[in-house]
Amino acid sequence: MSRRGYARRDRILAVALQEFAENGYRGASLARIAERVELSQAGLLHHFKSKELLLVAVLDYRDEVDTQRFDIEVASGAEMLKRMVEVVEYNSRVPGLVQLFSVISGEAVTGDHPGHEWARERYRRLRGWVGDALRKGIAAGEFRADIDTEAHADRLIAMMDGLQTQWLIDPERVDMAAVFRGYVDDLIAALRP
Amino acid sequence: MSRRGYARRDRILAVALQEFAENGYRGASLARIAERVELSQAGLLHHFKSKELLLVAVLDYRDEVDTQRFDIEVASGAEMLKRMVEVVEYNSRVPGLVQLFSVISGEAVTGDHPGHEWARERYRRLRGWVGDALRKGIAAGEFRADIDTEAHADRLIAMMDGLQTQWLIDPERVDMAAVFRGYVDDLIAALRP
DNA sequence: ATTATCTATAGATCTATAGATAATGC
DNA sequence: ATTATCTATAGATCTATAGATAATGC
Repeated sequence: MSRRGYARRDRILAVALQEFAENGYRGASLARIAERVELSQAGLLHHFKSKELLLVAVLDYRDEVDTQRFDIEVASGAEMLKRMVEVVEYNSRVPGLVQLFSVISGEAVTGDHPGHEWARERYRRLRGWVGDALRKGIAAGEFRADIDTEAHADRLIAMMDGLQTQWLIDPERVDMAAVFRGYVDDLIAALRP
Repeated sequence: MSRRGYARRDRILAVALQEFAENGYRGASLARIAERVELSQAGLLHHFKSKELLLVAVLDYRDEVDTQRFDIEVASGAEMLKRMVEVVEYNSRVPGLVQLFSVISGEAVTGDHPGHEWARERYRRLRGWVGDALRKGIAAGEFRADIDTEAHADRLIAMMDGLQTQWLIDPERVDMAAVFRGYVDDLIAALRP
């Protein structure tokens, strides 16, 4: 693909991300995305063959960017937990991105949703990362050996997601970063040997 | 309204609940609901003037039923926390109901969604109940006096919601009831004076 | 009389494709 | 040559309303 082609694709992905975040997959409209990219709808479908493929492309693109940002390899044990707090703090400054994941994850609980598979794999990956980091923490003597690492991984991710929903729906009332930080601080204290 | 009229309305609400749970508000179709109720689409709209009003009716109806089930007045302090565990255990037997709330809450993070207002008020109410119960627990000497009751209320609700999403997306991998119970058990221990 | 229901239809979407034309890259 | 773009359109929705007819409740 040409340089111009890539630039156009990127622009489409950026606009589609906003549209999906604002309206969900089902509420999003290819015509509206095309209009915002200043392209006809058929022109848009030249770059992505279908609405479904466009959604998947947006999700994969964001996953890639976020995975690099999150930089999981460096982290382990308490380090990882503190990285998660930083991620939540970062998220509280980018509501649009958070909304994309909340809306799509919400829709994707439906079996036939094009994001279902993506969401399942994403959660498995996240649970794996967090669980591994906790086990590394045990191996390093940072954490007690008798903790249920998988349950704690589930809980950390559930806490992030749940707070995001509350925050998006009522930003003035819920300080997700502070509340999450409190959870992690208490957890670190509880996990100490 | 006549007895038959009420029966019909109830039947519509039950079918609409399923349809909204399976497809979200945006993906739901009045034609499909009408078909399942064995009614023409116009006939359906005689009972509920618009799709939006139908969604709100479904949500209000469920709220009412759940509020009675939850029976908040009885509970206080650790009692309330144990009631929440029971609710999660009950929920793990009714995926359809859980899915309704997950899907609609997910969609409702969007400002213009007809469930937005409903979701905001619901979360405020829930946070109020849980926070009040925790404060009662302090007053009764069950819990330490220095805890942040509002943050704990946010967290308990976030944990429920977040685990629900993971469970709905990947039921075999996530045992939401057990993981939630573990959270509450640890919390009760941590809150003890 | 009122309530419930129907048919028919307006009017606005939607996604995706066919096929023509313009622009770009080797 | 290939890639990018357009117009036009098929074909399937969707919600909501108008207006007629049937059933029910007092």
